[in-house]
Amino acid sequence: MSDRPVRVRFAPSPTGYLHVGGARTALYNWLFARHHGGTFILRIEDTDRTRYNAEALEDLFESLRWLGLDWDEGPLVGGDYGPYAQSERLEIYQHYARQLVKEGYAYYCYCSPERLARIRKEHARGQQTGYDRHCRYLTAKQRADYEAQGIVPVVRLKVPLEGQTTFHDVIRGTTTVDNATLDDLVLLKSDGFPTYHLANVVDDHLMEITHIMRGDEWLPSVPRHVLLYQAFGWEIPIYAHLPVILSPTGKGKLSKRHGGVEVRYFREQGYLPEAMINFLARVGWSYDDKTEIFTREELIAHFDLDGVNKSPAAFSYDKLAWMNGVYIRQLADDDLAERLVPFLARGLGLEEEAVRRREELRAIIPLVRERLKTLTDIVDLADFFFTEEITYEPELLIAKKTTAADCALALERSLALLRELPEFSEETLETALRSLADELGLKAGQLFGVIRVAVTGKRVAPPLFGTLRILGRERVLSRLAKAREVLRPVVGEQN
RNA sequence: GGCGCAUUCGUCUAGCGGCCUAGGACAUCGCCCUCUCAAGGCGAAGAUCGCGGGUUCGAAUCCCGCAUGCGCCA
Repeated sequence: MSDRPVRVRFAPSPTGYLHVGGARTALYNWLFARHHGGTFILRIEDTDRTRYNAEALEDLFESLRWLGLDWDEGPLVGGDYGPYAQSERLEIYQHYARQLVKEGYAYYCYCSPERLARIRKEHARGQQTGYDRHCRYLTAKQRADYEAQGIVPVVRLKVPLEGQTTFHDVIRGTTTVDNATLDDLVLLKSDGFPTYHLANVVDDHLMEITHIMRGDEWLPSVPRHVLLYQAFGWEIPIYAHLPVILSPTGKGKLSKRHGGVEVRYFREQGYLPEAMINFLARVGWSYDDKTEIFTREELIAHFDLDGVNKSPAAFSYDKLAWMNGVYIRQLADDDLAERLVPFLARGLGLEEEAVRRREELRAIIPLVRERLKTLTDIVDLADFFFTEEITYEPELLIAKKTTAADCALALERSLALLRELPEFSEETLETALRSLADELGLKAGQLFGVIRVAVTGKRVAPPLFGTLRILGRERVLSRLAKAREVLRPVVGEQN
């Protein structure tokens, strides 16, 4: 259809924080561009002034950057087809709207909002839809009268009254609609701002966009756009409408009720951008019958439109969490450590630099890596390495099928044993504590559990001997001593 | 209400007329490993391919209806 170099765009309206659905659309465009050695353009559709939100724009840039979706043309980077914000292109749309009027493809409409509302209400009862084309047939004199009244008109497209409009979508196939079902859509509003339809078509043409990949909520407006392209005499780009993303149950659209839906949420929750990319790519696209994990390079190599599904896909937080764990496990020690810093700092109320300077940071990585699904998990899992004060319920110290006195004794003996242990290595610790358990008539697991709680404050924690080694003798002894104190009143009660 | 789109295990999907007694992944369950929790290994359960008609020697795969869900417009 077109052998021009691939140029695709992601064209969001900055009305809110970037949603994973939008991110997936951006990703597919980006992957497609990279796969075909084309150009990825970012365009800001900010002509709806009432919904414009500067914070959203900043979030968009940050989120795309975080995901690693760099744009070749657009805001911040420029390009030969700018400006890339529609609010800066108003004269362009006005020019093209006028051109269509001049050539007889569009007309000025002076109808008042009240009249339009009335028509809408009448039509709601009948089967007729849309504008009644009143102004399409105005005489020169009638127009002059309206002008004299100072009414600023909108510009509407003269949709053909009969015939059909057919368009092709790479993902959905060919669709035909009767022109009679289409109304004369507004192209330019009376305040001089374009509608989505005009701005979109004009920009896609001027920016030489070859493929339009976007959410399928736009599918119904394609016939109107095709009519516009035809009126202008422009080449129609290749369409690819992406299926919507559904809630985890597959019922209804993904919304905030189901959990976070914004890219920044996942970032804050400790998801890795590489996991996010992989996961998002797989929501609605597949390569073969077995591959789940793709590096960015593999995605670029394999991604193409023929692998994109037509049916809506549910967003599985479970699968994302699993995939994030896979990526965390693949990270090099230093890399993981550095990524954990902000989460640890925030969770513990420390400065990032302070966390970064702690030698435990690097040391604990092998102990925690396969226990993390998200980076935030580190706080619950390993906070005790970084804080001096650890708190827990005394009852946690009492192992199953033992008494407070048993455990107090176990702590006492552990304390004595570890104080004298010649070497604080995992092997010596384990050997010594196992034989202590024997002496005390406890199962190894029972003794280890008591020590674990004493030293970490939790029943679920990283492997014990590595933990003891990293904490070091001093901290271990003081925590054991403290645990013994904690247990003292409990023992008293039981006697 | 009109127009459009979709429909394979709970979920993501493979499948493009015979290889399907429908494959993989997440989640679930069991076993193994094991100091807790994970990770890992092994295994189980889970889909009459939305329903009804065709076409064909043969259909998840092609055609037609219906149903349901979703989207857009109103």
